[in-house]
Amino acid sequence: MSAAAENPAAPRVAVELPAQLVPADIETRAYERWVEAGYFTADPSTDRQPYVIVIPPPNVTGVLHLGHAFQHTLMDALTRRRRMQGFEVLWLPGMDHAGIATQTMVERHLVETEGRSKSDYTREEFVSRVWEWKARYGGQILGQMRRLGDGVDWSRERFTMDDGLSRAVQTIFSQLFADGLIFRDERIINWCPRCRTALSDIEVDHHDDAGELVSIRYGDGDGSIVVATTRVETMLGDTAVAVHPDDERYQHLVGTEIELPLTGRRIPVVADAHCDPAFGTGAVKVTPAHDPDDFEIGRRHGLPSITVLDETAVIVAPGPFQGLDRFEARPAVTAALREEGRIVAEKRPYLHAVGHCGRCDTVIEPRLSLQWFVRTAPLAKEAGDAVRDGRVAVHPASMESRYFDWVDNMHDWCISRQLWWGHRIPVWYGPDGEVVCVGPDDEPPSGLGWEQDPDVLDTWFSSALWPFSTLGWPEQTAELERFYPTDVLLTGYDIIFFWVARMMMFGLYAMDGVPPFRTIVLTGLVRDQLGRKMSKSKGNSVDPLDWLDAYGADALRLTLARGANPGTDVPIGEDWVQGSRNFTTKLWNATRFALLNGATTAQDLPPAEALEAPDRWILSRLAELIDQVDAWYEDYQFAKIADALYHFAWDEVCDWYVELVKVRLAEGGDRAQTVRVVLGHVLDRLLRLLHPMVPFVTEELWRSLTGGEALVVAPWPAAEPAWVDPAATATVIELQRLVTEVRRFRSDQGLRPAQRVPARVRGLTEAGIAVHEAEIRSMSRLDEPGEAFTASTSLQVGGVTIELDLSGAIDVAAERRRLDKERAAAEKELVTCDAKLANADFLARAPDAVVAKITGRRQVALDELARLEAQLDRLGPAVGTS
RNA sequence: GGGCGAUUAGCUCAGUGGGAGAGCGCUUCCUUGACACGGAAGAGGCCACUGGUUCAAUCCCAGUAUCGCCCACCA
Repeated sequence: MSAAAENPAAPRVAVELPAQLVPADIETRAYERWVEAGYFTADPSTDRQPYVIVIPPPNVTGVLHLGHAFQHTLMDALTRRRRMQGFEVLWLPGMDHAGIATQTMVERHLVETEGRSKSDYTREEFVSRVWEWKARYGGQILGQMRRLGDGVDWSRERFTMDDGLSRAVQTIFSQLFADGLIFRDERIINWCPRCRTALSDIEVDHHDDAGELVSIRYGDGDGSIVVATTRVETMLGDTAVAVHPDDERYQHLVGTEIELPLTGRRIPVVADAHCDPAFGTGAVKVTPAHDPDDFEIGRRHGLPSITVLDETAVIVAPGPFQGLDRFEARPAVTAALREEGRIVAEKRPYLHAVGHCGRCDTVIEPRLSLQWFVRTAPLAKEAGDAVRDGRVAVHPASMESRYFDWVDNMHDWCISRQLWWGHRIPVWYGPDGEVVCVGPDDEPPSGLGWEQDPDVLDTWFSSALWPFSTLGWPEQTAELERFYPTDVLLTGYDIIFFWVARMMMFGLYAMDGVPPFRTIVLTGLVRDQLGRKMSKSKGNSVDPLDWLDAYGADALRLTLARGANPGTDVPIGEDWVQGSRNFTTKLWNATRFALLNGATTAQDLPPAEALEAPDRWILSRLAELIDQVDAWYEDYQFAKIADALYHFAWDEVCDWYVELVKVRLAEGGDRAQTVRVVLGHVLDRLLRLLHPMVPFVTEELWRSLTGGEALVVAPWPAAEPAWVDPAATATVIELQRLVTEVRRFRSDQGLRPAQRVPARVRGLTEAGIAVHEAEIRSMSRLDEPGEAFTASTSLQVGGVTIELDLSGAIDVAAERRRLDKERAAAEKELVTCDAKLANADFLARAPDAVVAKITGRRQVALDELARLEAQLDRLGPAVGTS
């Protein structure tokens, strides 16, 4: 017979909440409702304080990966909390046109679908094909962001190639040009022979490759000199040999000319301080057209530059090697030199740093080329100062050094790219060598012989404008006025240089010294369960959509949030997502239990005097939790927030509070009604606190619990310092000790959980917890002592004695082992404390509070020993029972 | 070559100048009326090594070892 049937005062309430949580059933519906209600739409005309985050725009070619899911979860949590706090929140979404990546993908697509390569199209045709591709296949990630629950303002979605953003690009280009901060120059740049475009320095990755170091004799007899090189094939373009000015070995040769083998050309020997006399022979071959150092040497000594490799890295120097690829030419030239007896030494393999294209990994070819550059020195100085003087905060602060290292040592930024997809450089060249930069409102020059620069800008050039170009700049829009600067820029530490520093430079420049964001929050990278980098080739990469399907968005988000320790990488594995899914199920079931038992938020919380200790305890814990969560949000400690909420919900609410109140709920009447109100209140606040990280399940549960319209816009829980209640906390800790001790005893004795044991409990009144006897009995499954009660053993917990009737033998040996173990621990503790207290230095120098604490610990250990001794005595000999 | 960081339970990671923690995994018992995606009780760690500072070091300092990351124009 059920308790409900026995007691009409405790009705089982019919609720609409399904018995099972099925994420797919609630997520899409909830998201559509949020968007339709306009909760995510920012309004610049309100009086509310704004809170703004612009999303790091994913590539238009991109699909959602775990890194996005991770960062989006954190940004969504930040903005959802601010929205609940009453801010006017703008989380602005959008995409990046991703020059090289997109052009490459569409080229491949056209080969597959039309069988034509890029060169079969005119530039205009090709670009319009890219736009078609974008319309059909681009932006898959946007739909995936909805599945994740991203509360972005879709009405303000932007694309870096939109008219408005393109106008911003053209505007800032002309301004920088006018200020002399953009210029054109012939320099050695990083050239990718496969992508056939220039790259900036940071788009080049260096790693050690096995190459060769070959020493070659130039010239003959006394006038000869030996140079060492890893690039034998470029010797065809040598225009000098350089030695250090103080190098005595070569003093006599400086100023002379020697013959360059294989070419018959005569080249000078020059003295240049760049040479390191200690490396190799101390003499360097100088190839100004194919090496940045050599280029500088060439400039200093007025040497000519001879280009020997074309844009595909094929030899163009006339002669037997013409037409060979650089890697074919290298052994061929070496062989020819060897035949002439000019190879003095060869070291193979020779491990040295080689630059590779960051996108396609092709070995970079340094190449003399006429390109556009941003003069970064003055801009970078400002970008550094903004952080140095505290206008912009970096979280975690340990990442600052990485930022400073970069901005304080920044090279000029090569911004022109030999591509078709991107913002075309707004510069026109006239028939007589005129160079005209065309602003957004200018008419381009027309007439015979005028042509626009064919190149486009580095993708990151437009990304660098993102925090203000998306708000309407250069127009003075209401959005720009209201939402700039943004509050937080949250992104991975791996793009500090590509993106963060450049946004700082351009933001400060374009917006009159106002930095684009107040705080930079840097996250780590998502890794696999063993902390390894995820990669397709390693087979350990994960499609987040699979987990979204299997476990729901909430589970994935909670897992990522729980791993989000500031600035550190985040390992993630399927087991952990399962664990988070288990948590959402737990939350669902707990709320379902509460609803079945009539939990309500319709009534105000009774005053503290009207509550019982467990009620005051859980409210006290809730008050502490709210404080902690708020403090941690200010410090971007997502992992701590998630962990605290997880344990509060599971350990304290589910495992203790709900179990403690079952007795009162079954009893019915006023006591039950109090529980319904407290439980309703606690769950309501818990769901609100969890919502930013776990939006879907909390929304569904909260609406069932409260009947409210939408948790998305429910007020964030207020701090409740008045609820903090040490006395109630002490009482519940006492109850927990009692119950745990009995459970421990039962477990050690092999009693099945369902087996109820008659017991007599003494000392509750003295301990001040007599009113909770029913809860103690319920949770430790102890029955009232009957007529035939015989105490066969007893347990001592604090001042409370629990006598148990096990009507038969208990395992005295097991219990003795247990008690001996505890006694040993207590004795060890006593020794530790005594040792400290016997130390005169300790007593003299340690703070009073520490001494008092140790004294207290000593007393606890003494009490514990007494308790254990008594229990061991009562246990009797290890044979049977009394 | 320079700089930074790490080393804590089987795995992945928190943490603190004064009593070693979490998740997952593991062991035992249990379909008890929200939940087996669950409940209860457990096992498991000279906090990398060596010195130093301190009344007290897993924590601060120095060095060593190992690992990782970033930067770098030594041909």
